[in-house]
Amino acid sequence: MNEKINEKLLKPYDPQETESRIYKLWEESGFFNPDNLPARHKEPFTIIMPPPNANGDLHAGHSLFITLEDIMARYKRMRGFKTLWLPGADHAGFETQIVYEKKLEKEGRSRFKMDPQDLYKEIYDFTILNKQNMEKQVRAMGASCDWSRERFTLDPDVIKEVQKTFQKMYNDGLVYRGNRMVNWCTKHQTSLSDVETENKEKDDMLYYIKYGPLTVATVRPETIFGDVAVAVNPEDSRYASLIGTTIKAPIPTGILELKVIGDAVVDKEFGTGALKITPSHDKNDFDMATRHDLPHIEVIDKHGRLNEKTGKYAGLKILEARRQVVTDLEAMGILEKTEPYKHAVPVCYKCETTIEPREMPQWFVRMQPLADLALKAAEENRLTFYPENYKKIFTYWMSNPIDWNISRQIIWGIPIPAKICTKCGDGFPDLDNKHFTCPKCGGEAVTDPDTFDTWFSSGQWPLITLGFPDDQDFKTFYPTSVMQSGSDLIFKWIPRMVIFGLYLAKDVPFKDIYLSGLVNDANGKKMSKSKGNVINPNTLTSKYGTDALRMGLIVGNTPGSDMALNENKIKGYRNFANKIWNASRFVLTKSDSYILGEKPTLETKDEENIKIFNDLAKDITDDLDNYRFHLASEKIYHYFWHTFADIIIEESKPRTDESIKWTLLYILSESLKIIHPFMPFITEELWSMMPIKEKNLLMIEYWHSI
RNA sequence: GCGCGAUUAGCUCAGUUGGUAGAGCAACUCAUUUACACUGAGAAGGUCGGGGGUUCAAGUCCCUCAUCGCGCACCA
Repeated sequence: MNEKINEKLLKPYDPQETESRIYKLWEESGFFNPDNLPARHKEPFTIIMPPPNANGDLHAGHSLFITLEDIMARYKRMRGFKTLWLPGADHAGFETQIVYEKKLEKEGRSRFKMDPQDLYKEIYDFTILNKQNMEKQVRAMGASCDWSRERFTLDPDVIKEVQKTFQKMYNDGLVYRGNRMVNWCTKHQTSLSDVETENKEKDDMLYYIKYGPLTVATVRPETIFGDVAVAVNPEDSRYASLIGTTIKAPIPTGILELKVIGDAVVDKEFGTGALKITPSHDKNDFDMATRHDLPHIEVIDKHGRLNEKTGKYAGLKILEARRQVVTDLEAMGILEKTEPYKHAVPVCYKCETTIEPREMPQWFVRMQPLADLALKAAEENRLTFYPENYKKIFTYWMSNPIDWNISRQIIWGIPIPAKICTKCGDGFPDLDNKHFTCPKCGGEAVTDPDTFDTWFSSGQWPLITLGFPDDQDFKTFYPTSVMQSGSDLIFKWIPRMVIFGLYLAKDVPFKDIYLSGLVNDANGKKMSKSKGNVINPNTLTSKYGTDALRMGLIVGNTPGSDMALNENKIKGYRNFANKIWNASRFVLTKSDSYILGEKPTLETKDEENIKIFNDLAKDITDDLDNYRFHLASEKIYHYFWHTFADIIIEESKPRTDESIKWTLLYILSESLKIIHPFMPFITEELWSMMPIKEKNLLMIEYWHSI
């Protein structure tokens, strides 16, 4: 052991200094890029990194997924796979726009008062700045991803490819323009897909309103101006004779003429068994209007205010209008009764504003044929889920597909390359911006101002990042080996990637799907800014080192279930790093100038210890092959500390023979290899001091041979 | 309402195909300068949510109940 190394080992392990130096060493080696790996690395192993949103700091959840994927990548690289872990950054359309809008709000500005071009430019600069920050933080976690292949979801060729897919889907009849009910957020002024809304329990009132000869129950009396019918169950004897008739119902603005229709959807037991039909402002009513060919009357505008069709109520916001309408109904004596009513209403998943169902022309993806492809792939086990119960969730979802609204009324995203006819309202793709008249009616066609739902582009991410369809990377690395993501994306992202993969490339985008749970606070409570229990990973790494944080996130954290991030746990693994450091110092000092080479004849006790270690290494390798990182990490931790350090090293103290020197060096060096995927920094640093001939960087060393 | 998951030591959680209950932290006793106090040795702590069943054997498989969490769908 040379003097200089000896000196370094005599000091305590310093993560701060070591980590940046080691990461630089790795990056400069070029081995993050599979093309630069030695010849033994032939068979590809690929992970596409779920691109973090470039709109803020990395949180504990990011730390977990980077650690998990880095463990997979480092393990497979050592096993001799041509390993590609491809990083990216997501412009995260709606999400980023919201973050930016909050910033504008603080500055007393509003996006609705800005020129769209200026707004786009500002968000672009903001995102690029955040992207650089994000990349720095991913590096700090030790991620061994190939930065030379990094992609951004707004790269020009990404945009081009996404738009081409839109055209292809339109040609194949999988994308259509439809005037349908959409989830409208009146605050954000955009429609949202079904997975972008959440249901929230709300206490409302149920109002019983006399409509001529019958009474209807509703929670939204402010929509009566848009009522066109009353629906009853055809088997309801109370109302059977009224079906087909038209009733007259006086309301504050005049007299409504309402058709009475019979529809099996109506529940006889609820309310009065008679349901008012407002086709423009309720999804069920919209569907019923389609079935019964009823007119649509829009009475609420996109800002959530009543429009000119409501007479004196025009301009009022929904809740204020409700109050006034109720007062007026009462005065007219047609408000029969009210009762408290608890129900769940869909809200915007970002601002919790109640979603206003609105009828709007938008682009939709026809999901059924695509979902069928995904369902088939899952049933044929071309996709393997970890944990496996997620297969059920996935197949349930794919069995009940809802057409997907991909139009967003926000500026921050990939433009939908389409024209809309000002005369007939029809739309058609126009990638080259060449067509200005409607092919159907000859009317003037103008550019669609909308952008794509983020998931429309990120759903194609595995394809696009690998250069589908012609790039060599695509041929080499697709389908990818594993997709690791948070379990919440089982609906939002995973199915879309599967669908686009199967539709465009005729193959699944990944073979394995590993889903991790949420990272909660020490008491298992969800982290949130308002609760003030958010743990910033930077604080933990600067206190205890990145390796310690990585171990703390992995040990005992089973796939698919949430974990509690406890600072004491991280501290414990900081202690483990110290243990590794000092055990190494002891072994290196004891072995003196001995170089680890061919195995000499060992004493029986040493031979036994080697066997125990090799059995464990085999066991851990098996765990790693099956995504049991929580077990693998715990096993090597316990072995190293409580067997190697506490027993083998302790018992070695009186000995100086070659057998013990070899044994100690062997177990130490092989342990460093096994610990490396979990704690890459300290192991790489110690590996550089190991007295071994013909060493490489630990990150490309041969995994323990089984 | 339907579906999924959880319930194991004081706390946070492991326990892969059924085979003598585990870890970290906390708490207890002892050791006191050692490769490491970011330490070591030792002891303590659990009828594995309740009940029933299958089995030579159940924390693990089946049924049922309870509580908590999550997701989906909603009847206005």
